[in-house]
Amino acid sequence: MPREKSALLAVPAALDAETRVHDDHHVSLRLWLRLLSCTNQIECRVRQGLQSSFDTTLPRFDLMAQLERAPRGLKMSELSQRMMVTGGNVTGITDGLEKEGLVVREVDSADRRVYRVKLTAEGERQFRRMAAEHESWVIDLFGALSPKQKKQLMDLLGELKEYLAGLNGVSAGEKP
Amino acid sequence: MPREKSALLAVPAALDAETRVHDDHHVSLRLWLRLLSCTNQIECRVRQGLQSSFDTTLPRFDLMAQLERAPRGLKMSELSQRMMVTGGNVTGITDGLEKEGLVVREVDSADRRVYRVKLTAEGERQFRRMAAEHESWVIDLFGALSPKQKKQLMDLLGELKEYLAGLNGVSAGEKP
DNA sequence: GGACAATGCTTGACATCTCAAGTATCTCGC
DNA sequence: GCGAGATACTTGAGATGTCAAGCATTGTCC
Repeated sequence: MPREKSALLAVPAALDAETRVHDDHHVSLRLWLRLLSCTNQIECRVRQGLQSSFDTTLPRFDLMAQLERAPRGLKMSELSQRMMVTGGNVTGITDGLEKEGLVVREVDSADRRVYRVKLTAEGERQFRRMAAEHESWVIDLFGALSPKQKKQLMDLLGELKEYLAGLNGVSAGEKP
Repeated sequence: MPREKSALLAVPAALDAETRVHDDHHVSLRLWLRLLSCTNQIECRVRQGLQSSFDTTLPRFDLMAQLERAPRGLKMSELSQRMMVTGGNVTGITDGLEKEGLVVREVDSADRRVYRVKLTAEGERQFRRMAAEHESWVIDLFGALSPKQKKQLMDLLGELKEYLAGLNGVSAGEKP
């Protein structure tokens, strides 16, 4: 029945009605909540669209999207990186798509550990249909914002994204 | 190995290098991508923090957060609504928390179909510790943005959110 | 008061997801 | 060449998530 995912309502108690705390505290938390809410709403709609119009799922679509733009195929590990999920996950999704004939695993003659995953002709055909619809959904979903607002949002998120990426190197300290 | 979730890289083929298409097409798609990326990055960090610091998960934390602000307890269905997930899901998460003694199901004397879920004393204690940490993480993660920028982002997302909520009534046509 | 729909929750089947452990294969140094 | 370590993928356990079907209880209408 619910239409979207977790809201992470973690506004930390104690400040129900009469907020004595510095309001700046709340700001970040509420911003996070709103960000999450928007993303989930949109993701949920895209998911539903893919389900009802094409009887497929978002990770399947995502995997095919990666392959579409890599005519020479991708290794499982490359798919894993680009989809930002673990390798084991890619194995499962690829299994499913292969069973449906939308994708093939070809062994790499140069390195027999590697599978080169490619879209089949059928897979490509199906993806193209899905991609067109998908794009129109997304355009509609962002119809609330003017081009100028879109640019603003893009810039703000860009700054946030870059900052988050920066945190990676500092706290995680990637070893050579 | 990957640190964040799906990127939904669905920029629809055909426009690899020389984009002939109206650029406004791309804008919404890229905006969506960036929104998703930011949300996933943050969500992923919060998740990792909860895991490593408290050996718990985000949906468990979310459920406890809902209960924290409802001293009289919540029905399963209310939890389902507020967490924006299905009822079956709430059953599972509640089972886990109950097994750990952080939460109890009490039967409602007025309506024997209903469970009233409450935090135990231990649950409340644990949640308070987690909430404090959680808030500081979120504040840090949004440290990239000035108060002014936060407000801008808040407003833009607000507009988007409201628009998305509006789409609900139109396309889904809720029956009386 | 008795059928019958609506409500609240649980269950089971399935798709994602993560992580850690396992199996192949490759590469490098000796 | 041969063995140690790195790399590529799969597997299995466990948590989340959806959906549809099932059970118990409630409420309503005649």
